[in-house]
Amino acid sequence: MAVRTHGGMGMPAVTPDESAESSVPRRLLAVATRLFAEKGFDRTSVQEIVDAANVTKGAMYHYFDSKDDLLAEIYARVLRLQMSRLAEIARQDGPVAERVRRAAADVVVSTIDNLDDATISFRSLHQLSPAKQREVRDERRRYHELFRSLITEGQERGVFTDRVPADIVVDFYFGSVHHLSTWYHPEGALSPQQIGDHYADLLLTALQSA
Amino acid sequence: MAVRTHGGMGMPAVTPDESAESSVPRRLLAVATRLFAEKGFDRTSVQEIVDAANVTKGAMYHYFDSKDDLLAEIYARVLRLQMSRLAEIARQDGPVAERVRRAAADVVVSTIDNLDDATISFRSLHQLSPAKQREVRDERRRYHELFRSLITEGQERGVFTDRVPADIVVDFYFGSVHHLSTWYHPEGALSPQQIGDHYADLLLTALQSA
Amino acid sequence: MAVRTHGGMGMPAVTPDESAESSVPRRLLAVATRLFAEKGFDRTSVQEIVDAANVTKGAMYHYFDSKDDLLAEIYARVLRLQMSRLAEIARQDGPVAERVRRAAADVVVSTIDNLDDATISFRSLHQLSPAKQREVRDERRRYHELFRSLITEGQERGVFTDRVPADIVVDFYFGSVHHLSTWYHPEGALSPQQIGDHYADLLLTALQSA
Amino acid sequence: MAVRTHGGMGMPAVTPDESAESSVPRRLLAVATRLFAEKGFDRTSVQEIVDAANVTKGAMYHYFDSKDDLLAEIYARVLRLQMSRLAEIARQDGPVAERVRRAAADVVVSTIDNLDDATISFRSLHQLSPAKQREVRDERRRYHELFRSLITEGQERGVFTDRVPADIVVDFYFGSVHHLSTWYHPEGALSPQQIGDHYADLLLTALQSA
DNA sequence: AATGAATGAGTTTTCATTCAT
DNA sequence: AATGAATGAAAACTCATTCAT
Repeated sequence: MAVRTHGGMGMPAVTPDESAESSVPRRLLAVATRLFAEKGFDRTSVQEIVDAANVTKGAMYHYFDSKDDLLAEIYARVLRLQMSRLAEIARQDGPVAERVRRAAADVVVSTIDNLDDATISFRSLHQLSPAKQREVRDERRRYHELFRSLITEGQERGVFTDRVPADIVVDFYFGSVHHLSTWYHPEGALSPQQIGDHYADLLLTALQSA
Repeated sequence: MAVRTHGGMGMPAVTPDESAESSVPRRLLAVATRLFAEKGFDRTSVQEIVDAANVTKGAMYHYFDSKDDLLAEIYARVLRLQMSRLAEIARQDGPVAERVRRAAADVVVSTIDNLDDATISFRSLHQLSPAKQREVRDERRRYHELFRSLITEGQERGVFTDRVPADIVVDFYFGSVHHLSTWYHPEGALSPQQIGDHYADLLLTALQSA
Repeated sequence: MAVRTHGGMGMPAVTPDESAESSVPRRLLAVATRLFAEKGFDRTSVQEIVDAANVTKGAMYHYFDSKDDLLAEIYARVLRLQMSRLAEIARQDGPVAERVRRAAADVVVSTIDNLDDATISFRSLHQLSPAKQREVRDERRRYHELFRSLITEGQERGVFTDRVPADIVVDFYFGSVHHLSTWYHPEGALSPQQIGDHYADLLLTALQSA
Repeated sequence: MAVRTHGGMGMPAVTPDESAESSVPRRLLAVATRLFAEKGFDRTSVQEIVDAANVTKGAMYHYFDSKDDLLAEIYARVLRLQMSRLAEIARQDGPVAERVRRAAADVVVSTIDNLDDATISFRSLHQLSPAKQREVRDERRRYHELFRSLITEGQERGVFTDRVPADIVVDFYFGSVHHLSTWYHPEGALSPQQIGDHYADLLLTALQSA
């Protein structure tokens, strides 16, 4: 964990804020997220980040241990968010197919809502320290396992085919989702929700065939 | 364009060769592909590349204009290869569903066969110069269009659903394929061909539902 | 503009100071001036400069954007100095011939006083970036124009011949002055002031003939 | 001396020839002269020279010992030329003032005719090896001495003032001449001959005053 | 809580020259 | 007479991080 002196890092990810009113660490994370997504982690210098956030280097190193730490925070935030959304949907009532459809569409919408995070997270894992890479992988695995448990439940109930292993289904689907950041464009013909529905449709149809 | 003076760059990508007998540019490309995949483009220094290829820096700059150029050659090679395989399958006879299934499985197998290329190509596009990025995107678009034309053909013949736009189907599927490099492991339970068959199964089932 | 953060760059050019007590940017400029004059801009490495100034490369790049920037500062300083001296003399009272004589002798003395600057400035203009070359040329043109206006005044008052265009006179004279750096030697028989008087004599005599 | 295998290096400077028909060393010297004047010696790479001359590096190193050698040849050529022109004028008949006027105007015209040589020679001396620098300085001194002997002759005959030492006069005048390359432009209002006449006028008037 | 000067190891790239052919 | 691959030393510049204040 990076932030040393400042309590409320649990700031809502729904209001990333680069403006001057926002707190310094918040602003740094918002700015770093944008810059890492635009230019890549290694191509973004600490100087650029602090300039864009309108703080000094000293201030940045007061709140974060290192540039790596900034990246780790970004990963932590997005994983936390995705996990909580999936957990929320998984624990709802209703037929498993319905829950999978909802989860599948939701992860698309929330990925598009945080497209910079998605860009970073599928491209920059190897730039994290090995220890933090492991943490991220572990959390991601937990996430995949939760999703997979839904698939498995459907297969066991006989509403999903079991021709394809649940593992493969999960990797197949999240590959599609992660790659949204390489082609999605806000000016495109389809809304995030429509794309989410199409993706969920493709997944569900594949699983529900006789 | 990278290689300046010597002929015969059309070396078979199936035998990347880092050994001393191989020609200097060949060795450099093989070594660079491995290192870029392992550590990322920006984290790999030219010094490491030339040391691993057992040549001097001067020799490298004799054959390649820049480190970027090395990356561009890697992209060019993989795009060329994938395009020719898809074109070969697309022009075969047989029902469209069969051709799509073959293409879908084949791209999985060939991606796994060249996993380093896949790792690089989905992670390093932004490290290319803008001009070269455009070239890569253009070639990739042509590739997607060829695949999409197969989907469209199936939709027009009524063998594929048209609930989901062909564009979305293509991005959906290639997302899955590109992400193979993040999870595939040779020691895994399934062979590349089996994974390809499962992926093709998921795609075809999704498309062929009534 | 070179120096980024610290104040007071208006240090007196009459006391170039390479000693350790002097401020870092001051020392760098003093050392660079000496080395550029001795060996030429391109033959002087940044490493040599920082070694001679007893600072690290990082420190130098903290204060100056580039090696070019160092050169540009040297140019800016000498131009500023020369312009202020000429302006001072031009605005004095007395017959125009007297003012021209004073200016002509003074520029010789001040060129000799800053011989390294003179060496650099007549040899290194092309090593500046095009934008900075233009700035230097513009400032130099303003300088020449001020001098020329004195010549023109003398011609209009009838105390100087107008057989030769004032432009030519100015270029003729400043050519002589700039070349002092190629032959002047402190051990020579004549003092700077004596040389200045001879130069002014040659100029004035040429202009005052009937 | 640089050229190893090829006799007639005494090619006329009046026909610098970069065209393909010209001999290889001739072409190299012509091209190098242009490039050194345009971009400076250190900024011009051997590769650029051989590319522009349409030969290979091997060919260049066949004819010249080094890049330095190319520069030395350029110096040698221009000094030889200037010396022969001055000697020719000095040995003519007629009043000394007339000979000085002719020499003074002629050096201006011939400098303008070979402006690239002038640019190089006043800017690049320090890029020559010490040994070759000495040779150039010696030859230049001989040249100055010949010119000075004309001045002295005039002073002894009482047609020139001796208020100003002949040495100073010579340096004064050749400073003006060498600087032609910094301001002369073919599109300017005055022809080379007119400029030469003005320069000679300024010199002679300064010397002939009572 | 914050500054910003300073570090020093690292980066990519250039280039005159050599040499086997 | 000419080639062009290869060398190896040196170049300018970057940057994450530290630390005295």
